[in-house]
Amino acid sequence: MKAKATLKQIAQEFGVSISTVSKALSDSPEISEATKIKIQEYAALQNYKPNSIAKNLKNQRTNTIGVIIPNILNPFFAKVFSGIEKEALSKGYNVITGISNESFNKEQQVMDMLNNGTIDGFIVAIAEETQSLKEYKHFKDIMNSGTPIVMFDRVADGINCDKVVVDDFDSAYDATKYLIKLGSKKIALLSTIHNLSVGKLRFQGYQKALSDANISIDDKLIILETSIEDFDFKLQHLIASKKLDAIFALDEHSATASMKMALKKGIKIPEELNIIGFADGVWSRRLTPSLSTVSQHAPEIGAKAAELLIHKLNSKDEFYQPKTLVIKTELRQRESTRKL
Amino acid sequence: MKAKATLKQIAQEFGVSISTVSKALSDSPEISEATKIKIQEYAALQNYKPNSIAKNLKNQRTNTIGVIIPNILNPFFAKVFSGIEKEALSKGYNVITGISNESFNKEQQVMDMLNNGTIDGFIVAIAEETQSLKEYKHFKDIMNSGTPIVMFDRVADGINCDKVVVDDFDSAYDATKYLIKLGSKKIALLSTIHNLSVGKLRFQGYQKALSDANISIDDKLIILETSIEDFDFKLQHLIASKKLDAIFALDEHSATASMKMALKKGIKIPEELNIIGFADGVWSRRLTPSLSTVSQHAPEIGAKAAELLIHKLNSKDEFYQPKTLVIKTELRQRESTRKL
DNA sequence: TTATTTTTCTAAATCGTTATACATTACATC
DNA sequence: GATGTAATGTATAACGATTTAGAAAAATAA
Repeated sequence: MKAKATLKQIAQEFGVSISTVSKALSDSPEISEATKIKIQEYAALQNYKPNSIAKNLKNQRTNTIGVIIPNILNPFFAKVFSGIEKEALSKGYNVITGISNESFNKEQQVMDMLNNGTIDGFIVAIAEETQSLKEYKHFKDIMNSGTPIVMFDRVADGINCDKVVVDDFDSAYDATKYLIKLGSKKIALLSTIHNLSVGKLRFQGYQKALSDANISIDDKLIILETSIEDFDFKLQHLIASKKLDAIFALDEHSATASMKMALKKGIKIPEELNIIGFADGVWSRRLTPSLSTVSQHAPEIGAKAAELLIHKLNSKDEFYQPKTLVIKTELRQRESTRKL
Repeated sequence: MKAKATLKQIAQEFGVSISTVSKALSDSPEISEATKIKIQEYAALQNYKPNSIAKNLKNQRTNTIGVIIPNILNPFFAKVFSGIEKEALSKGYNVITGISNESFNKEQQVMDMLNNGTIDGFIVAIAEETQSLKEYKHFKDIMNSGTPIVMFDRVADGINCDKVVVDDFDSAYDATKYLIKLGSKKIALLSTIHNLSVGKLRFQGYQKALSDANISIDDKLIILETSIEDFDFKLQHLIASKKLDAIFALDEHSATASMKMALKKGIKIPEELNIIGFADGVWSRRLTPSLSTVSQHAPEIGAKAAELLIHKLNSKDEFYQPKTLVIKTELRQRESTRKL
């Protein structure tokens, strides 16, 4: 392993100054063709690559985005992430990843650790704990320090930054209305994410759709339970009661768990029970029957978030007004709902 | 937004030199208590954080790991990644992510882009295309440039670096033997990953288990097909033939697709057909019947890979001999196989 | 020939930090 | 008072690149 090629090393090789080498390599007209060619050839031979750390220090920017995600095992976040990564790469940005694990402390710690010149800006989905505590000071501090933030999916109303969200209210409204159209009257609402902003919005959409259809809201058909054990326990009773003809599930666990329990009870899906859930498309298709879902266009969310951030990083606009982009969802009709 | 605090700015504030500030903040005994306290207090007040880019340049290391993953939507890789991230963070390292998307060019491009001082070392699972082409020169070049690499799961035999793998051969052997013990005689082998090193090893394990049990290998029971369409087509015929009593699936698609088709044909699982697959645990449990799987301890793979890399980065040992760690798998018996 | 312009290159500052070597002052000791 | 030694601080170089200002040499014009 030989020493890495640097401007200094190349300069010594040819007995010229560092600036000459720098200019030769950037093909500056200040340097003669002859000199440029010999330096460029030598650099190529030595596989010279400008040290980006040095460049970053000089430029006071790193072309790196910090992405803070609550949980990479959640396919939604994984997809958003891949959207971010793709968009970032195409614009010449790297992506540094921090996983908050839904913890307020870790979110704060990771962001703080990165906010020291390492990254130019953040893309964040807020941790569950942070949203429960409504502790947003660290976001404000970071923005005050001059580092822009773009939030997606789980956002904080009080923070004035770019945001990319799904129309959670509308899509829940539409999904519920769809179930009503199918003839369902007793539509259960299952959620293990009622502590999250998105969970609350979806719940409101469900309520509105029912009241618009003059269906009274039956608390016995609603399970809002963050603890998985408690949720499963209540779900078991609800399914056993057989007093429902449709399920609207706000997250993957409630969608899949309810389907599994219903199948075990011998309930026919979709003949006796329609199910729609917020869930990953790939895996929903693998279920039998395949699960009808609200598709969230996760990669697009990621791409848009990256676009907003990079745009902000490149604009010198002092009076930039943060935007909130809303990405439309789509209802993916599969086997767990009857055909209209 | 005020200017960020730097040593220079603080030095000016107190009319002292930059080195005094630097030493005061690192609590050097060369500086008087009085000076240290006032500087430290001011720094804390201003929320001073040493610019890590500058530090990196000085130290010639970044405490950052580059992780190159073929596809973050694959839950296995997502889990390995979370294992890496956790271990890295606990050792004070950041993680920069590159997604190769199974493409040779993108793998090369991303790694090259990062190998310029941005990262201290790589953790890589080789892209499918790279493994098909057996093009490993970029790995060698990077290692020659002094950047260590740790490979996991999909590794290159010809490259002399640290590796973390699963005992693919043994686990396939054991899973097949388990099916034989259950009384299965006509065990189908399904794979869409025969172009990968792991796919080949698993296939060999299957062959060995059959021949050890004196069961002749029936080519009609074997589908090795990388194209999903072709695979599904062949699978349809195989399932329809009903000439099988067990399925060993080497990847998620073949496991879930075969289960779904069998259920549609009204085949009883596990009574008439035992299924074992390499697949994600969370989703396998959500299927009905839940899928028996070979569990690969993905987070541990990630943690070990990070550990190896960080150890190598911290050791000055010129004659370090690369290791290959083998992480044991576990057979997770669920509802898609009969009880022994 | 002398002045002027053009070509070609170099010096030096800068980004923010760390570390080595040196300088200044105060204090104790003889 | 001279000398030595802590105590306390500063100056400077270095990391690797970019960039501005300027210098030296060569070519051209008057």
